[in-house]
Amino acid sequence: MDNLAWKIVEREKSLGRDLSMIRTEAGIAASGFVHIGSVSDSVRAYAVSLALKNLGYGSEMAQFADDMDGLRSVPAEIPQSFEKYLLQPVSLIPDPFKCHESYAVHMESMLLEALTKAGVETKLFRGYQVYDSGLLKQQIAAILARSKDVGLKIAETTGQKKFTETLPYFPLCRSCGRIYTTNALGFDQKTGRVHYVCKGVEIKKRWYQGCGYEGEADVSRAEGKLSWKVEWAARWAALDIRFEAYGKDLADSVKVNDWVCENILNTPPPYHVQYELFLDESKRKISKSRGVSVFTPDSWYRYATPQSLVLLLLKRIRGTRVVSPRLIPALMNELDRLAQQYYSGTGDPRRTGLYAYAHFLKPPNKRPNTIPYNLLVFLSSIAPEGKEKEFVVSRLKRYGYTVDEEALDRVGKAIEYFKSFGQVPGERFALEEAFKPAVAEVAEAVKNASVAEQLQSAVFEIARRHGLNPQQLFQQLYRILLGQDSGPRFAVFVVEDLGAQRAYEILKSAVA
RNA sequence: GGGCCCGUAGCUCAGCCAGGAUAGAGCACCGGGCUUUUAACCCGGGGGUCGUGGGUUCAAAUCCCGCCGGGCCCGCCA
Repeated sequence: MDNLAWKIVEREKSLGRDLSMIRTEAGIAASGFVHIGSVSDSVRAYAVSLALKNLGYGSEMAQFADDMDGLRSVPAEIPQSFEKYLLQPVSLIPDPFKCHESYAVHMESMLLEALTKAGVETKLFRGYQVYDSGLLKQQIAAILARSKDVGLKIAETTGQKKFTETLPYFPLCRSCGRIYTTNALGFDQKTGRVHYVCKGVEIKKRWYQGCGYEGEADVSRAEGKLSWKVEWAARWAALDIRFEAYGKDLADSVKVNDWVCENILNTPPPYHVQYELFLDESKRKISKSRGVSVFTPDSWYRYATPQSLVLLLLKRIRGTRVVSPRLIPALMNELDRLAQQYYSGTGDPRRTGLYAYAHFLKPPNKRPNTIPYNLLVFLSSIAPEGKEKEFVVSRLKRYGYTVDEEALDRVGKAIEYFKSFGQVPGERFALEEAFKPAVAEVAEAVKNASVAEQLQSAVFEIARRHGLNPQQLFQQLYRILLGQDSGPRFAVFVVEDLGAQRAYEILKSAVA
């Protein structure tokens, strides 16, 4: 992050621009459900913004909601009756869940809540309001005045010929309320109005017949929007954006927008980073419209802390990321290890820096209570159904952990994780010959064990008698019983949780 | 048809853009300490042909070209 911020600053210096406010931007699509990819954009832009501040420059992140976009398909969770709103701007469609003022605001707030939980602070711009306030009107006018050049450039870089015939602007049809069915045919510089005819459009292999209405749209009002091919450029210039990352599926659009920004609006485009997309477990691009299969930030928060998600998004920007709930335990563990290094004050600066950024540079004052996540998941797995929380907490207390608010929250998450995904898989294991005699003796000791402390001592005794390092013997035992390298205090666990008889059987079969 | 990303230690990743000395970190592993461990702690150690072949250079993980392996995006939708 710091490195990226430094590059941005160097570029701004060489461009001779004002350094007192270096604004970054992230977009939110408001047309479908929020997924991990949608937060990544904001999380990363915010981190860059913080890094800029850290270097001593003013910075803020602009969050731009694309709520003038038309609804192009009805997501699975939305009633099919919403078909009737297809191609209307999502900011003008009612909220299917009836809790927000519009479809767009509902979707936006899902993302904003997820970001707030993670600690991201944004300055929100809603597309509808931005268009309606006329904020972009100069840029729109400049682009439409040179629509010929723009259309040719789009055809050249993307092969899309459409805008050699129509203007790169979609008027909102005053008659039928749809936004992509219109063809913008002319622009009057004096009145700032676009002349259009509602002809129809083909989207996703489906033809939508226009209503035939012919009229004019005022570019200083929310009566239409720019095509994506040029809209970014207008935003960048109007909002003075200096950094914006983008997913590689939009690479061509960015090329065109950069050109427009530079050559039509006479503004150097923002510094970019292209990142790879997020894939789901089936290795396909995560899509907003595919519905329930989408792994959302909220579902992540059910199983893990927001910071673990931030860590995932910040630790590596390059390369494709397959997002899977299976990543959760590893990330929780990694965050705990980072915490250890951060608070001990001796860690590698790169690692402690990552920890700080996972908390957006506001890490907790004192080291958080990091009860190992895998332990919690394991305890959940042996907990009686319906009483998981009480059970896990009682065991934790017995093992000597402090169970505070924070720990309780984590316990809840781990229980959810176990319910959804099962035990964290351990590695396959074969008992080493050298340990067999000792393990056999432990088995006998376990058989008759009723007092935990005695058993615990017996294990140490056996280890010494066999000339083994107790630590190693314990490790073998944990591997046999749990499939993990370590575990809760051995004797307590055997006597009170697993049951002496059952433990005996498992150990016995391991040395057979 | 056009384009992009990844390949560095067992694992997760830095380093590459602006080429320099024995290539780093965490975890794991090994050894030692702590006379019984909270899935702890402390000290030390081993471990990498930097995917591969060539080129440029006094010098290449780093720059250029080819190849292999893994994966993705775009193709007139935004």
